[in-house]
Amino acid sequence: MTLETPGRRVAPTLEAVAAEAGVSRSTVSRVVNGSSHVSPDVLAAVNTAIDRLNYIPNRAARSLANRQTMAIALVVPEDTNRFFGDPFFAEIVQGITQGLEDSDYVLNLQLASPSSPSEKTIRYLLGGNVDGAIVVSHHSGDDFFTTLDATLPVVFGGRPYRPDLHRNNNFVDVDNAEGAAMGTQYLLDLGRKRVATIAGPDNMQAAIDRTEGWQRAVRASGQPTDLVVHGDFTMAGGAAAMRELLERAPDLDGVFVASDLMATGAISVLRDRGRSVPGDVAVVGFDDSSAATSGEIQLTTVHQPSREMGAEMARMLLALLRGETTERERVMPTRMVVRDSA
Amino acid sequence: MTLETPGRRVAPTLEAVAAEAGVSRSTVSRVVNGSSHVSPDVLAAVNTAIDRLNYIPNRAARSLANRQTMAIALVVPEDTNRFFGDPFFAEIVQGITQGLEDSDYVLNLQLASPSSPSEKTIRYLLGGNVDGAIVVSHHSGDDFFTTLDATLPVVFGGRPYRPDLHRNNNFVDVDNAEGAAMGTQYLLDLGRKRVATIAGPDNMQAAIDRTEGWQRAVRASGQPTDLVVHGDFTMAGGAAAMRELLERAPDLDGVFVASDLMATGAISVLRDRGRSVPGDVAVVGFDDSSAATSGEIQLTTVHQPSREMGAEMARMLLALLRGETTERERVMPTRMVVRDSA
DNA sequence: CTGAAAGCGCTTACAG
DNA sequence: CTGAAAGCGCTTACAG
Repeated sequence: MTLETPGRRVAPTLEAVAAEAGVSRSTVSRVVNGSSHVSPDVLAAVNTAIDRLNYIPNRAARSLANRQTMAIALVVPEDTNRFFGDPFFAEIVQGITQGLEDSDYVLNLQLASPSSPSEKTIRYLLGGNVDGAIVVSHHSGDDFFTTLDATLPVVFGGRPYRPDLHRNNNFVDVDNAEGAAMGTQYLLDLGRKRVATIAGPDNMQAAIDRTEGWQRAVRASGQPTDLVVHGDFTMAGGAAAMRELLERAPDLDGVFVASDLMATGAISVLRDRGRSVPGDVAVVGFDDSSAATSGEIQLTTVHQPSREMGAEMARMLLALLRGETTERERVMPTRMVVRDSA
Repeated sequence: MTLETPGRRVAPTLEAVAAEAGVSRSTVSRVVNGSSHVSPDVLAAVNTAIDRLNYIPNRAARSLANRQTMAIALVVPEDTNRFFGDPFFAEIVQGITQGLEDSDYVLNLQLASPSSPSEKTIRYLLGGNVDGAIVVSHHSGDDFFTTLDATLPVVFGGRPYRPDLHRNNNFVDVDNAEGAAMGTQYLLDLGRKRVATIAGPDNMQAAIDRTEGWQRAVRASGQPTDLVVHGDFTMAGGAAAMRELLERAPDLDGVFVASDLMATGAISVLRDRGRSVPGDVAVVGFDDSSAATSGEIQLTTVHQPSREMGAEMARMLLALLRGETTERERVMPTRMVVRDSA
């Protein structure tokens, strides 16, 4: 070992292992890749050499040769604050990680711009860095992501905004409209006479669907469907929306909120204004994320199985990567979780 | 375009661009890499071809040829809950992202096991997937990370537990002992007669340093230094530690908590037990993360510039990657932020 | 300024 | 079961 470069150890190559074991590179490659066509003694010799040299295959060379990166991207078109601020994402990530655990794939998180992806993101996704992608929190207007599945295997978290634009259309979702209707109906069954909603951004399909579910239930009850204010899925957004709602309808006595985090913000405004929850105003959230139970008052909410959804996205992508043409749309169930806010 | 494979578009190569532009692959490569030795007309022709074909260089081939991946890993040896639960990490990530913005490097997040890294993580880091790594929240006992810098350029968030084991030793930190002493002194100056601490895990250097700072200040004041209970840097951990502290010393009237998140948990226990904050018990946190201002009572805390620290780690790694032998240890300042809890 | 050629470290038919 | 050889898509001296 020369000391010429004060630098770092140079990684051993397949070639070195072959020399050490006294076999050809092909054979070493077979061993590394678990081919069965290797005699026991050669197998042992190669493994010894691998251990001795501490050999780890070079990913770039491997990828170039077999056109697989063994990496998948989790793309979330949200800024850091939104991503880290909403426990929903943590659960999705946990689910995906879990779904990938037994595979050889690693997960690379890419936070993208909420509006349209940066040049860097595009080059990353299209430059052969990953074998597939999971896109969560997709906003309409992101034409890039919409058409990405023509180039790369992609699974979306949430049904697409414009299904017609997709080449392939794989997603995991819940029936958001149904869930929202259920949450709203819960408020109506409580006898609430003026039920509003704090909706999500109207460029997200899940938000649109939840608003529609609220609307459906409210309309069926004979109440007016005018009380909708949009928030941005943050706590502050929920608070702002609540303020506007109170201004527009001081007499409201129930509100369905499209996410737990927004519900938390809404509740703090209600209490600041002297309204008791659920006494004066009953609040139902959506997600049943950890935000539902971390605030001052435990949220009654519509549960969606975020972790399982993440795991399912991973499984679906893995199946696509294996070339299987399995189920491509998976809609999971929601359910009411009754706690203290309604 | 044949319809034989129902598959996906195959990406155009350098070769294709060269053919399209009527030049050699070398020339296209030069254009792609921004070499100046290209005549204007050839440059234009190549760029046109690139646009027309929508060419994006294949990363694997590129990496293999020039031994650069243009990716760096952010390694956080914490489970998903800890990572997503503590806003401190969000701020670090924001800082790093910001520090990398103007570079061509992408950031790949790797959550590792808190104890020792998985085979997958090791292979990832050593298999040529990244050009360098930033390791945050390093625990002692992780010999792998400790010696990783012999193989890969690494910057640590926080000074090392065992500096002697490191080959290279690059880190960004604050003076944790100093900061903790300052926070504790603040409590003492308030006239608190029995000041405890909720410390972090004792396998983390930052936690050890903060405990030492508390101890130094408390000892100097003539109070006993027996009131230390360790938490795990989570809200629940802070709450549990507070319960134990109250049991051991019902008369305590001040507590320095090694993280804002733990402080939040501690305060909720105090209030549950009927102790007013800061009236009965004054609480000082550490971090000044968003956790300091999101609870029922705004935290008085020791501020550390998390975002700037992240940015600095990125800059330091970038410098290492450029081969610069710059400053390798950067200690940033802390300061008191006085709010309502003390 | 431009091109031919070698090489990066693997995998994978193809022979044997 | 094993090896020689071609090839994956780039970069980079080396000539010219």
